[in-house]
Amino acid sequence: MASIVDVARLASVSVSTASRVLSGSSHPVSEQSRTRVLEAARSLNYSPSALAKAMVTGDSHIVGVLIGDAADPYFAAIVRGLEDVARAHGYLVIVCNSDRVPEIELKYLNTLNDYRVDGVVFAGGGLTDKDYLGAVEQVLRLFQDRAAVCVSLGKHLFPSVPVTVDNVQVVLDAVDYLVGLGHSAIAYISGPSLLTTAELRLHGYKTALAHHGIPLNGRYILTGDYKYESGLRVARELHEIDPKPTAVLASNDLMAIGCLVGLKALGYRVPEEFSVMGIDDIPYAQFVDPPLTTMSLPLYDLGKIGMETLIRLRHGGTAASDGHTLSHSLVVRQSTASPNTHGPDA
Amino acid sequence: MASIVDVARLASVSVSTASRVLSGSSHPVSEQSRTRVLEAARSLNYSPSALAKAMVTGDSHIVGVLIGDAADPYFAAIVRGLEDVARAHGYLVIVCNSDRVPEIELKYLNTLNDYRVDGVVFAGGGLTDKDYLGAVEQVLRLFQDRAAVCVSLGKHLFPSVPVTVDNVQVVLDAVDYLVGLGHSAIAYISGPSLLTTAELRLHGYKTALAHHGIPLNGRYILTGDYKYESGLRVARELHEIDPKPTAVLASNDLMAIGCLVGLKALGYRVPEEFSVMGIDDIPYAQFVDPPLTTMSLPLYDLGKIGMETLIRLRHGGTAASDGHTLSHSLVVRQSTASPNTHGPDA
DNA sequence: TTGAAAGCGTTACCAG
DNA sequence: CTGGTAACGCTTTCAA
Repeated sequence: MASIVDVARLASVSVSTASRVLSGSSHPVSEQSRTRVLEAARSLNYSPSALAKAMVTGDSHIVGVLIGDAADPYFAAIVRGLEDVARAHGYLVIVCNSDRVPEIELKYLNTLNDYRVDGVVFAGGGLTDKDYLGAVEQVLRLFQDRAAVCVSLGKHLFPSVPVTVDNVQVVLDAVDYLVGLGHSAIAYISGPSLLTTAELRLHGYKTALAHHGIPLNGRYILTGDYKYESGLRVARELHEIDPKPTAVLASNDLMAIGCLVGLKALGYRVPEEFSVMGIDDIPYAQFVDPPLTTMSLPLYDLGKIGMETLIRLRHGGTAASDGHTLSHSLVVRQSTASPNTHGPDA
Repeated sequence: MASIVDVARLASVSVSTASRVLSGSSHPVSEQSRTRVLEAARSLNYSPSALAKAMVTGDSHIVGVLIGDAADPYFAAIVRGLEDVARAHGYLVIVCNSDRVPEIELKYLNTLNDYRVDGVVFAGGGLTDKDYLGAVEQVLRLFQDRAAVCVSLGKHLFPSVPVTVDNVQVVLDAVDYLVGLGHSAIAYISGPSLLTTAELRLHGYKTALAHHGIPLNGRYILTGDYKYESGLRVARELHEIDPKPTAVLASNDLMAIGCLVGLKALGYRVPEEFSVMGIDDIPYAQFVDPPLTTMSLPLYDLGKIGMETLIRLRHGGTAASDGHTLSHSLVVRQSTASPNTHGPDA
């Protein structure tokens, strides 16, 4: 592998000069030297060591992103947004699947720090475990010492710049829609209780009911893990409940779809017997039968703006422009209808 | 940031000794020194620079993966497989979305080389463009000089270790199934013609028809780009064809689903009027209505074994164990049936 | 078992 | 405009 020394030698200039033209420095260099260096680099198939460069400049141009699962369409969309922006700015992104396991996430965090990444983005919701939080804060302190940035796309209990959606309002709006349709017996499928976003959404559910004067029925609060299978399981649980709710709001689309499929398998008609609604608006939502009504979250933009924020911050951006709250919107499809009717939106 | 020098000083040992215990060297170190070094490292919150280490050892423990789109469930599953194995072996993976644009892929390849990645895996099919190929081979030469490994999860026209599925056989088996059902007017939705896998699969289609003595009808060969939207478009094209085929085999699930949805929107019943079949078996396949019959490919395993192969090769694995061909299987669901009947599999 | 010193490939500071 | 050189943080001979 040809190094910059080889290039300099072949171009008959000093290493400094070679570095200046090769690294696009603003330092003046004669046209002649420049040409010779470029020519030498090309003929030697020179590939500048980004590692060496990172070591001396303190800028690795690598950012890490912590996600639950790359195969989950929710994270996939976010990652896409993150990467598009990263690429446009000359950054590389290391994707870390943690399956939301604290130990794995922690391990990744430390490794990312060893690699001197310029920043990290937490793509999912935050964990509330005490030990985990303490450990994270410790690593984050190291990041901070290096002026590495930390952006979170969901609420986290440690210091980070948030780029999120208003999780409480999202559920508030969802319930409002369902109530507007005439429902009052609304079941809710919550996410894992140790996730901040799950707590926020659950809080939104309870607040919404209170707001509409609907008494809270504990049996109507089911719990899943944000995965398809848990939606399937909840459908069976719903089958046992009496009296049954007329609508079920899942805290994410994957569970809503699982529930919808499960309900159909049990012989129920959707939306005639059960209105089913989700949150996220992942691509799957439009393919299921019936197409899923859901609260659309700006997944791609969350990633896009998250990365833009990270890069801006890393370049010394002002704290004034920090923190974004992106807006959501209701997407009505065919999985919801008024109760006791036989057609959607009837 | 504390460096190994600080640790050594605090532990009152030489940098060499500190390095030996911190890097888990096999070189003998007294228990006393070891303890002191470890203690010093802990108290200083020492984070070893992976960059410096990579520079001197020539092992970055980073691998790059080139994919079309992280939001495409096909690639998402592969990436998950790749990362699980990478993590287990202490590797980090940089995900590169190219949208199959040669320039982007090339740019990424060069950047990955600058970062001295230990290897690269091409997750999608290969492009056949001449200029592109020449450029890729040039970069790959640089990889080879550094003993960096190149694994491909689809056929590529440049040197790389293949871990794939038998794309021709996959289509052969799919057509066999359809013919077995009684179909002979089978349309085919091909992928982008500049992709090797698309060519392979198309070849499989033609071979299968010939094998069954079914004359090739040019109008039955439609072309898409592996995305959902193109399946939708093909549905409209199918609507115009006369005589219509009784079955349509899409070269991937996303297009099959688009076609299925499009056909239903046009008022056709599936599988009664059209049998629709896909290839890949992405998660979506089971959620659509009717659930999609498809050829299941070992997506996750492709990634898993691909990464295992890359790591083994990097560690000087023998060429004897190179190259894998994973097996596929037919998954019959409800989107296919015998022609001229009114129920699935009737 | 230990340590000194030579790199690894860049950039950046400081003279010229 | 150019060049010498220290520094980045680590591993690895080579001697002791």
